[in-house]
This record gives sequence, structure tokens and C-alpha cells, in this order.
Amino acid sequence: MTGKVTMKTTIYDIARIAGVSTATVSKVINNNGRISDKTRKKVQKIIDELQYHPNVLASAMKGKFTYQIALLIPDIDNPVYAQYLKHIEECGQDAGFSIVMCSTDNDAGKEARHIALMRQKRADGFIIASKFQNEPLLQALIDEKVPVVLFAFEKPQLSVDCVTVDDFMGGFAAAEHLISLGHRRIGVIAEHSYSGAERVRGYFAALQSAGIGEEDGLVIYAGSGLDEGEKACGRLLDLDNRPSAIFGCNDVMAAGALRAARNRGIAVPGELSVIGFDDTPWCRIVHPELSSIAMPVHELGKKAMEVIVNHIEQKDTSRQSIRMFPKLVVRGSTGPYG
Amino acid sequence: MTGKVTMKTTIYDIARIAGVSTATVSKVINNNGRISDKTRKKVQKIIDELQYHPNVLASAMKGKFTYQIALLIPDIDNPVYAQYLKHIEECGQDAGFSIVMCSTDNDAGKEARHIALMRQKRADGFIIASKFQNEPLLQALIDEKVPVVLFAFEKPQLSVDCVTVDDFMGGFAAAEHLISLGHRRIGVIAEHSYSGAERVRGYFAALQSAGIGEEDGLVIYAGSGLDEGEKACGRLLDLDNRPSAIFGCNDVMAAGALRAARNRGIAVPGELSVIGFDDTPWCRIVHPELSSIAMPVHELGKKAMEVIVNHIEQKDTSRQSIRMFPKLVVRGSTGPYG
DNA sequence: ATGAAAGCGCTAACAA
DNA sequence: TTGTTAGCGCTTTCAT
Repeated sequence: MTGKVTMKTTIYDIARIAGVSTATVSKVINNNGRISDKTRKKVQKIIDELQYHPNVLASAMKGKFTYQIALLIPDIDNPVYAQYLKHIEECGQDAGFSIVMCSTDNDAGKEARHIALMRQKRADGFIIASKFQNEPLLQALIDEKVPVVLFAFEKPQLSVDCVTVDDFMGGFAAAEHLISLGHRRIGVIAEHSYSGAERVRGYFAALQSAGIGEEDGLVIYAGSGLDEGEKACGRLLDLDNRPSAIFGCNDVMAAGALRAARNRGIAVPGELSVIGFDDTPWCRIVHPELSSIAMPVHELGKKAMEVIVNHIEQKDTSRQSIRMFPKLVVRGSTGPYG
Repeated sequence: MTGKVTMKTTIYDIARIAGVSTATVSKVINNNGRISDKTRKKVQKIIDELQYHPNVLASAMKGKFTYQIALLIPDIDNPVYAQYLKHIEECGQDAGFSIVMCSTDNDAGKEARHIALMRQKRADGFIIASKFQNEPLLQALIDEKVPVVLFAFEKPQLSVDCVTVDDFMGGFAAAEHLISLGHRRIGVIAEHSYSGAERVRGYFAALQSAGIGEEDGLVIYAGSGLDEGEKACGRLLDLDNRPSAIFGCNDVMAAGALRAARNRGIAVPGELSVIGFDDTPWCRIVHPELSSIAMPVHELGKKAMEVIVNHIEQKDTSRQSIRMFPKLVVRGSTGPYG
């Protein structure tokens, strides 16, 4: 009494009905080994008729793949992560891989638990998005040659594949845009992360290349939520001599900045310009629409799948670091100074 | 030359080192069978020391679970789906199940492909969120006694478990709120779906119970994107005698409505009230903040896991339909008529 | 209370 | 070209 109505058909059934051995069936399934066309066709016909689908578990037990990749994401509340997921899942589908969702909440313990569990389940590889607290664990994975790719961030000190956007250039472009509008005092709401730091570095570089001196207190670090962004921006706006523009290191923070400005009756873009980063759907629903820095998410997803699949199939175990370029998208939240 | 550095430790290693049989080890792992406390402790110690984690694939091959549940979602671009995912994944984690993400794009073919693939991979069950086009396939799953639960929608004609919110009550509450503010002519941007229809039905019921007659042309159906919502709302607002309030059947449509109003210079809530549904993060970043109908997403996720896990473990194969209640959340987008 | 051994469905080395 | 067979790592029945 199993509760199942149908007995799953196995490779034995196919072999029996086709009058061949399981080895032969296996060969036609995997399209390898020497087999006569006649036999192949005969077997394939039975397979099709019975709608036979090999048991992935059994084949994975023999050292083949599970065709599952774990995706570690800090927090799906940030809309950019939903975008990552969307495109990675889409590209995974194209490559024949399923995506197992693992939310980490930026917690090293959760990271470790997810990874332990997914290793038990023999996931073929791990895509880690945006952040990873547990560096020793990451190092261990690398040492054990588990396929890993860092998505949308880097750890230059570790020898691991990365697929990312040039955050420095993005920060540069954001600041440059603001500068080109005449802004000189530009506040930044930054995030404590590698990408965040790069974006800030880009911002400073843009200032410098425009001959604008750095000023203390214009860069504020905040947690990644909307409220934190709003609060941080509030501090900037309450300054005696407040900046005329704000660069939010992601769209969530920029949206928080918009709220902070509105609460204080500061007009955007009339009295304050705001630019975000990530070009998420949020940009079009806030008011005014948010200028932002767009990353080629779909291409990144595709690259990430390519890189990890190569690793999984051992085609290419050399380290790869792919860095694509972000693009400025101007909308209504940024305008000329004064 | 496998490329792997470490040889995974197996149940045999544990058995050998502990000086017992694999059967004994298996018993302590699964905490069943008769075993002396002494042996149990001895074996457990080795397991801990070697950080042994049983291979889930192998145990699943013997009829145990894969501890994987496939989550089918139409389109992660709608923020409510990201919320579903977040909470279902969280509750899944608590119950020891991983969530495999399957985007369907509302496409019957994609639905079928995901399900076929995840059955090959022996997913223990399927949670289907919000919509499912391929009804024959769903029926087939039910017939084969594959654990399935419908999340946030129902198919009353099918004998399948559902965990959902009372959409009728939600629609009723939304309309009632607007009516209580003095609105009499309330436009609706609806979605073609079971939930959508229920919400509209609730709206009509609220009108009726307030003694307001139905009026043609006030309910418009639209695709589920922001732009579709905006366009649909535009048609309502361009009516000679436009409604004084709009009920968007989800927050995306309501956000579209806000855009349509703004483009026409119609003040919200001064000249037009707008209410959404789902109470997603979007509500707090649009301006004015969006009144909405909140569903208890976390509780729904928890219930869904309970129901499906019961089914998986065959504890309870009776059909269950759980319907929870939504709650009105009033924010700035709704105000008194006139 | 513990162990020997069969077998889940598949792959691949080796034989024929 | 095709088949035989030994596992992959685990669970479970049946002996002991």
C-alpha cells in the first residue's frame, strides 16, 4: 500500500519491451556508446510511447548531475534580488538546470546551513548573489573544488569565479551624471559591502576627475532596508548645508531618499536630485521616476550559468572573472542644480 | 581523476569505524529500530566527529523523500510573488524542505515542462501559486496522487488542497472602505483569474449591501503588468463621468492607476481615491502611500507547508481547503468623496 | 539488539 | 554492436 496509483516505468521496462539490455537503453538515453541506428530507433520509440523519463536521482548516484543549482540570495525584499532570481532561473531553464532558492538574510549561520543541506542533496553548484558573510566556508568550498560563482559581487582575495557588473564604473557614472547637471555637493547613502564600496570609490573618482574636493560627512552608511535608507538620507538632508543631490547605492535606498525629501517638503528634482542603482521596477513607480544605473541582468545571468556549467562539466576549471558594464538611465528624479 | 579532493564519507565508513553494521548506523540516523543506548551514543559520536551527512539521493532512492518542493509562480515581476516565495521558502526551511523555483509565465507549456522535470527529479510535492493554465495536467497530478497544493487561489471544480485568502471578503472590504468614505461610483481594474473574479464579486456584494446599483463599464479587465494597469485605468479616468475611486485588483494595477491619475493631473486622494490588493512593499514607496488589502502571507506559507508535508508523509490525504482572512490597510491613497 | 544481504534505477567497464 | 554485471549510498527485512 504505497498510495501511488501508477508504478513508475524504469529502464528495465523499456529494455524488456524493446527486447534489449538496460545498457543499450542507457546508451540511447545518453546518446553515447556505439549503437546501431535500427536499435536506437526501436528503443527511442518505446521510450516515447511510454513517456519514459529516467530517474535523475539514480543517474546522479552514478556520478552524473542532479541538474540543480543552489542560488543564495540575501533578501528577496530588495527588488533587485527578485530580478537576479528571475533571470538566473530563466537562463538555468535554458541550460537544463533547476534553481533552488536559498535566502540567507545575510546570516553566516543560514549560509552554512543552506550549503550543508544542498551539498547533502548533491546540488551541482552554487551561485552566490551579492554578499556572503561566511568567508571560511567559501574558502572551504573552493578548496574542495565545488563549483561556485559569485554573482554581482567579487572577493578579489579569493580564487573564485565572479560574474559581476563594474560597480566602480557605475558609481562613477552616477556621480558624473549629477556633476554634469551642475551638482557639486553630492551625498551618498552607501551599503557595507564590496559592491557598495566600489560604487563609492567610483563616486569619489568622478568627483576628483571633475576637480571637486572631497567633503567630510557626505557619505553615510546604512542598512539595506527602505527605512534605513530614509533615515540615513534624513540625516544628510538635515545638515546645515545640505547636499543638492543624493546618490543612493541601490534603488531601495534611493526610494528611501525620495521619502525623506518628501517628508521635509524638499522638491525633487527642483531642490534635490536623487539617483539610484540597479534600475529595478521601483524606478518607475516612485514619483518622480528614479534615475538609476542599470545592470545587464539577463546577460549576467546567462554568463553566470555558462561559467558554472563549464565548471560542473569540468570543461574549464580556470578561474574566470567577468565584469560587464552598467548603463545610466536618466529619469525624472535628477535635474539641473539650482 | 575525479577532480574532487575529498572522498565523501559514507555510511560504510561510519559503520566500519564504529565497529557496527550499516543497518545499525542507519537506525541511529533515522532514529528508529531497537538500539541500545550505548551503541547509539557510540555511533552518534563518530557521525559528529566525521561530520557525516547522509546522501539524500541514496535515501530518496529507497523511497524516502528528496525534501524538495517545487514552487510554481507565474511571474516574479509582481512583487506579491516575491513575498510568496520569501515566506514559503522560510517556512520550507523550518520544515526541512528546499524550494525549487519554477517560473511559468502563465504558459501552459512551461508549466508542463517544469512539472515533468521536477517529477523526474522526484520532487516531493508541488505548490502552485496564483494561477495554473494547464488544467488537464493538474487533474493528472491529482489522479496520480502527487502532493499538490494551490496557493492563493482555488479550483473548486478540482479535488485539490488549497491554501488561500478569502478574495471575496477582500474585494468586499476594499469596496466597503471606499463606500464608507462616501464614494458611490467605484471603478475596478480586474485581472482574469479566479482570485480576480472573486475580488470583483466581493466588490459587487459590497455595492449591493450599501444599496448602490451596478453600473456598466466600471469594471475593466487588464493584463497584470504595470503598463496594462495604467492603460486600463486611463480608460476609466477618461470617461465623461469618471469614477471617484478605483479599486485595483492588485498593487501593481493600483500603482498603474496612480500613474494614470498623475499623468492626467488628477489629485489622489483629493479627486480620486485608489486602493490596491496584496499590501506589497510597493504600497509604501508610491505616493501617496497606497491603501491595500493585506493577506497573512506568512501564515499562508506556513499552512501551505503543513498541508503539503502532511500529504507527502501520507499522514492526511483528505482534501483540505484553508481560507484565511485578509485585512484592510488604510494609507494615504484613499480619502473622503468630494 | 545487531547484522547480512537484497535492491532502489541507473551507468559503465568489460565481455562476448 | 550488444549484454552482463558490479556498484553508487542508502533502507529494510529477516536472521541471528
